[in-house]
Amino acid sequence: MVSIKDVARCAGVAISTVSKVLNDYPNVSEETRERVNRAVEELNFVPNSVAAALSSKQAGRVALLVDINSKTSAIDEINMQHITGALNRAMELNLDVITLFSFMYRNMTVEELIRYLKSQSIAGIIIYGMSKEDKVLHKLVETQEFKCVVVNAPLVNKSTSSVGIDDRKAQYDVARKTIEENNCKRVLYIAGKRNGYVTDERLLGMEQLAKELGLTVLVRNGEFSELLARNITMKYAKNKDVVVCASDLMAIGAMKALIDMDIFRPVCGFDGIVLMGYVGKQMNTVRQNFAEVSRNAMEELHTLLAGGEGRKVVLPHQLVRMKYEDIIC
Amino acid sequence: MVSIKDVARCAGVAISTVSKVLNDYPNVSEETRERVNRAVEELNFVPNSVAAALSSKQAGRVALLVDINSKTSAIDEINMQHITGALNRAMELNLDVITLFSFMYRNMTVEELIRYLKSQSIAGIIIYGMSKEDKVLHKLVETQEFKCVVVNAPLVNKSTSSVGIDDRKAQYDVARKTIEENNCKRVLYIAGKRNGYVTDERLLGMEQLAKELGLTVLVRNGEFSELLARNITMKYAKNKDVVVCASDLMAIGAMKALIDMDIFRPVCGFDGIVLMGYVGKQMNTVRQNFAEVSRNAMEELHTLLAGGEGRKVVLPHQLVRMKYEDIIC
DNA sequence: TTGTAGGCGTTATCAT
DNA sequence: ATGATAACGCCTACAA
Repeated sequence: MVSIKDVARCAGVAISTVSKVLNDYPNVSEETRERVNRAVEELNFVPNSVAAALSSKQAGRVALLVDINSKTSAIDEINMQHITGALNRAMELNLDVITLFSFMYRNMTVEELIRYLKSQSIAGIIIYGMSKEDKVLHKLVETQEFKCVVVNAPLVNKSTSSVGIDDRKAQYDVARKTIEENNCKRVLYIAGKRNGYVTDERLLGMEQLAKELGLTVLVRNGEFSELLARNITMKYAKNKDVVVCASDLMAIGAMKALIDMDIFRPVCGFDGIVLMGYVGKQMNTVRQNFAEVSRNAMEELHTLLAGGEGRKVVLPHQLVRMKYEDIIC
Repeated sequence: MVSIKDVARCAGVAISTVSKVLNDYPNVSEETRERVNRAVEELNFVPNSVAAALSSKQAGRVALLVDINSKTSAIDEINMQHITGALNRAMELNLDVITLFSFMYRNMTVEELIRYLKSQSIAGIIIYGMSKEDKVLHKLVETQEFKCVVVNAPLVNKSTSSVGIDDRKAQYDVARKTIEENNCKRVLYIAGKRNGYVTDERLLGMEQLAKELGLTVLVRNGEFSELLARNITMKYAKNKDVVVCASDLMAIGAMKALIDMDIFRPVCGFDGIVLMGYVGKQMNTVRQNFAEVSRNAMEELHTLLAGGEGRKVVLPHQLVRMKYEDIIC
């Protein structure tokens, strides 16, 4: 393995000089810098990130904490987009990434989790799918032992940023579009998981719209479950004009139920997952570009690691209509 | 951060002794071993895997190479299962994992890829979704610079194992079941990607069945594309009795086409992805437990790293019928 | 501007 | 059976 030592010898300089060049330190003459870079090229040197991580405690090792509780593998699409988006940017930024799924840290206390992360020389974390009830993760963020970026949850402190779309506005937008297209008055709103951040935000969006348009809204908790949404629809949809769902999966459950009940009601969802194209009926939904959101999360973590302060980053969303022809390829 | 040094001091022994205990070396008295373990408990010590990786070149860092070319995010389910299965076992085995998606190494030469992996202190690799045309990956395996496990491709050498189901038999089984249930004679077989390992194996299974049952088979390459399968079905299915597909995605494309053509033909798929439950018609398919396969791959890599020799590991498959009621939750 | 040297937390090779 | 001690590859004061 070609190491920094070889580069130093080849360039005729000291190891530390090479290190300085590699890490863009000042106080290196242009000439030496060039000589070192030539040596790097020539020897095809790639810095050993493990050694770097060990040596400098503030190095670029980052962990992805991915929630994976649901058995519904439609969610896989979202997680996968999250992971690829993050890894993509991480590679460009030269950050080392390890991925942790919730089942891997479910049984840990905060202390254990912190120790584990430190034992891995982790400096920054991105958290996906965090709910209000994740005590451990909340404490983790609060300790500020690591730089954190929380995706789709409004947690911000000095070393923690939040990244995501404006859930309230998005829910407002998609519901408004669907309701106006179909001239509805009575709404069945199937909300997400009780105590979820996005659940509450989206509900607020729906309520605001209801007030503005003078709608009557029946709210039921679907827990992001397709089956529950199905059952709720069976029970309440008949004397409603529209079913607004806080997730695509629930929208699919609702739509399938309506088909089985042999009545038509417009349904709209939230997320823009591919599965929406397979239901047979087109639905409005909010397209979140999960990969892009995650890229931004990684970017934000990077600036945090570079000394930036935590803040709230809001990304744009898009209203779309998912149909089979657009999905297939 | 509590280090091995602290443990040593706390237990009143030398650092090297602690290391021996931690790594289950012989030549440590039962008493010292206990004392050390108590200290570990007391201090909540977690070994720093980064330092370990740096120190011992044969350490437990492992890379997952995941193919991600297809835009079809139904594949996400498979990749996700692969990743979770592998990570799950890796955590139990105390192996450090980094995940690489194909877009991250697509533009690298073998040498670059090897250097990169070495710079990460990687000792073992699991490769998912490898095709015959992946020159770089083939060379990578051939160099034997790393211990490798290839999932669903028959590559074996001294330091390379292959893990997967028996594709030939599985294709034979599922096609046979479907054909006998419906008493068919004329088969439209939509194969996978030209030059794919599994494609060829599955085709062989189909051909063997055709010979045994005296079937006529029209073979077309669907490239694992839902759209292509759809078009092929439109064109050829009319005067066939059954459509056998080498993947679920293609089976879905075929089935949707048949529905649009308003004719009925039995269709069978291959993989057992959740999406199969959303098509409206039940289909036979081969259920591969991707997470389990991947767990086994990690297990195999572990034994390889421990000095085992490469071999072929064949895992069981299962015939299932996917319907919506079973999928939803 | 450049080089020297100590340290990051482990592992592994020797003595003892 | 146990303990010094030298790597591993890199970073970073500090010295020159």
